[in-house]
Amino acid sequence: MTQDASDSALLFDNQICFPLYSAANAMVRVYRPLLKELDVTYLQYMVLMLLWEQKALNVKELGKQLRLDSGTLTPLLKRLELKGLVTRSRSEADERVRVITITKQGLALKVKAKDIPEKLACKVGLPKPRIKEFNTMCLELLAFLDD
Amino acid sequence: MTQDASDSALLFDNQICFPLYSAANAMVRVYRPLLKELDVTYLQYMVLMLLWEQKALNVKELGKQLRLDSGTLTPLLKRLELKGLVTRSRSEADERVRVITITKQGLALKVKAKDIPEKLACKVGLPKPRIKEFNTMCLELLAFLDD
DNA sequence: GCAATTTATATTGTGCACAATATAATTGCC
DNA sequence: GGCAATTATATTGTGCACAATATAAATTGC
Repeated sequence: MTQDASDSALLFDNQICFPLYSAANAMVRVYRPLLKELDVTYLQYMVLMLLWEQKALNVKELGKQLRLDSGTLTPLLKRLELKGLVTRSRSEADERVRVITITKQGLALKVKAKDIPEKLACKVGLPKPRIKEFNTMCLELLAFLDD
Repeated sequence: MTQDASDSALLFDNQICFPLYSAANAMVRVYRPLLKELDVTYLQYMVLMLLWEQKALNVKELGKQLRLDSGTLTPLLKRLELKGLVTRSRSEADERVRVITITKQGLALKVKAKDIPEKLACKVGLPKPRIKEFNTMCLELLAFLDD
């Protein structure tokens, strides 16, 4: 056997997670034009969604739900603050804790976002139960990957 | 119904693709320490894999297989060139075309990469057929997302 | 044969992701 | 109470992704 034909595990088409990587990129790409009307990015939209539900969260709580750290969140939250969508105050009980609160303007964006989930579902194409199955599978994989 | 409880489509936990996004991040995170020994990133590793199989490819061909554009690939390929793993020459038939060729050093990395697929499969945890199913699902989603 | 269009790549600028590290507040422990 | 360890966030630096745009070579139409 030749050296490069034998080791099928190193063939590009056999890479077990490249479709996952490509699909995630493609998904964000599809969101982009929909979110442009709100002038937010995909991740900013996810943060807003959490704040629409919970009004105030600190960086750690956000990071846990989004599986991201302060290196990603701090600059993102500053950008949301600059846009007037959130405020970044300190907890009085613990000065280390940064409390992120949705503003009136941030809440108002929810109305404009109303149609986005449906528009996206359209683009995704898969029937609802199959999407649910897909999400479950991603969460199952995540459980392994996060140890 | 209250305004924020009614529209379940805007609830964070109902977002149809956030687990996909998180899983893709987690996957790259798991690759990182494995690839550190080769001193390459995940995407650089994917490029090398294509070149291990095909030896020379132009930017467009790479972009098609990786679903990425020159804005991503040009700087990445320059970094691979700096590391001595590829060369970036011009096609003689068409001066616009940049031909990326694997170097001897780049080929040599394949030996060091031998164990990575198995190590990763370990981390992923899912049984092989389930991974295959997962890949198929991602490709199915990709087909929709890419129109 | 040459102007207009197309094609291939490069550049610029923005925003993630994340490792590594820094800073400052709080908690534990004696 | 005071000092070491812990915790929460911030900073720095690197490398994607991608939209928008630029550049230059090749092709097409006439």
